[in-house]
Amino acid sequence: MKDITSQQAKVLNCIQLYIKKTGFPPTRADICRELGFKSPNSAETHLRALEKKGFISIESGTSRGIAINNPETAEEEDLGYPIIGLVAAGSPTLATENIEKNVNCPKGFFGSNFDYFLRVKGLSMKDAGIMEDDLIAVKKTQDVKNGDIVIARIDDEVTVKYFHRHSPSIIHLQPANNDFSDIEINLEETELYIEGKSIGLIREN
Amino acid sequence: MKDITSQQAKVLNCIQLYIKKTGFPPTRADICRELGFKSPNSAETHLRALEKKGFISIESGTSRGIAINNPETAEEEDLGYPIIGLVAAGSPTLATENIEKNVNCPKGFFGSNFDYFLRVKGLSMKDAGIMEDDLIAVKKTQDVKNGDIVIARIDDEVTVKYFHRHSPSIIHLQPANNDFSDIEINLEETELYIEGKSIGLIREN
DNA sequence: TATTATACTGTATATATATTCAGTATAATT
DNA sequence: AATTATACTGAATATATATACAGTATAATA
Repeated sequence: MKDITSQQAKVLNCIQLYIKKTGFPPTRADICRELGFKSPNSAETHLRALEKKGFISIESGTSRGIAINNPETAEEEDLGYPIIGLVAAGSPTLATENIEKNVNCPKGFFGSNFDYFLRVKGLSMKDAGIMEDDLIAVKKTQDVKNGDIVIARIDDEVTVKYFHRHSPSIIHLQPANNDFSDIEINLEETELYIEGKSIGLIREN
Repeated sequence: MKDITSQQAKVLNCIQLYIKKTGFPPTRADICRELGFKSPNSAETHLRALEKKGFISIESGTSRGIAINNPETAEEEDLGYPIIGLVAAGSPTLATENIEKNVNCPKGFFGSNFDYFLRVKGLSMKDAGIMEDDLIAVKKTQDVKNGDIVIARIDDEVTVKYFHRHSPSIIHLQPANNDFSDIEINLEETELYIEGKSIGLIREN
C-alpha cells in the first residue's frame, strides 16, 4: 500500500461518505459534483491511482463498481481475539499455546490495546478476583511495574502472578491466595520471561 | 413494516449477499442471474414490493441505487449496552439508575443474552471473584435458581448476592466474603424484587 | 364477482455511466 | 533532459441499466 496524496485521500473519503450516506458507491460524475471537478476524467484518473495503490477495487464495465479495500478492519474485526489456554493449577505448569477459539471483541474494548485472551487455570490469583476459567486480556509487553498482574514464563512454565522487583536481580512473583506462596526468582540463576500483563478480564457464567 | 413473502425475502437476502461480496448493490439483471429469473421485470417488481414494505430504498433513475433499510441493527448494535451504577458498599444501598456510559459489546457476547452492565461497588462478593468497579452483565429475569448470583432489590436498595431459597417464604441473600453476613428475607414481611441475574463479568484495569 | 397482490416472461428504449481520446500544466524522478 | 506521476478540462461514445409496456397465471381480499 503506497502513499496516498492529499487529493486522492479526498476522493477516497468522498467515496466512503457517499456510501455511508446513500448505501451505494458514487459514479465519476457524482465524485465531480461532490469535489467540484468539471470533468469526469478527473475522478477517473484519481480512481485509477487509488486502485493502483490498493485502496479500492474497480469492477470494469460496471456502474458504481467501486469497492473499498479494507484489509485491516476486515481481518482484525471479524477474526477477533484468540483465546489461549493456560494449563496452570496454582503452581505454574507447561503452557499449551493452542488457540481455543476466537472471541469477537471490539478493538480497544479495554481502554488500552491488547493481544489475546488467556484462559486461567487454578486459583492462585483468587483474592485478586481472578477465578478458574476466567479470560485475561493480555497485552504483550515487557514494560511492567511493581504490582502489575503479569503473565510470566519460567522455562516452559507459564503463570499469572503479581510482579514485584525487590532488587535488580531478585523478582518476586506473588500469588493472591494464602494457600500459595511467593516464587522468588534470582535472574542470575533462573531465566524469567515476561509474556505480558493483564489489562482486563472477562468471565462467562 | 409489513410482512415479507418468501420470494421477496430471497431477493432481499440476495441483495445483502451481493453487497457483502462486491461492495455495491446489484442491478436488476444481477438479481435475475443470481435467482434464476429470466426477465429483469421480475426483479423490478420484487424491488418495488420491498420498497413499498419499507425493507429497501430505491433511488429513481440511478444505477444500482438500492439501499437496505436497517433501523434495528443501526440502533442496537451501535448503541451497545448501558452501564448502570450500583452504589452499594457491602451492605445494599440505594440504586442510582443512571447510565454511566454505553459499551460497544457484540450481542450474545456472553453465551446467553443480557440487558445491561452493572458497576459493582463494595467487596461483598469478593470470594466469587467480583471486585469493586467490575462490570456485571445482567440478564433481566425472575427465573433464578439456588446458587445463582442475583441482583436483588429490597425496597429501594439494590445488592448483588448469591440466591438461596430455604423455604417457600424464606430467602437467603448470601455474600461471598466472611466480613459480611447473610441477609435473611421473609417474603411475608419484606418485599423482595429480583432484578435479574449475573451471566458474565468484565473488568478493566 | 371485481379487484388487488404476487410472481413471473419477453421486448423495447431513453438515459445513466464507464471509459477512451485529445489537450494543458506542474512537480518529482531517473 | 527525458520520463513519470499528479491534477486537471472538455468532448465523444459504446454500453450498462432502469424502467415502461404488453402479456400470462394464481391466490387472496373486498
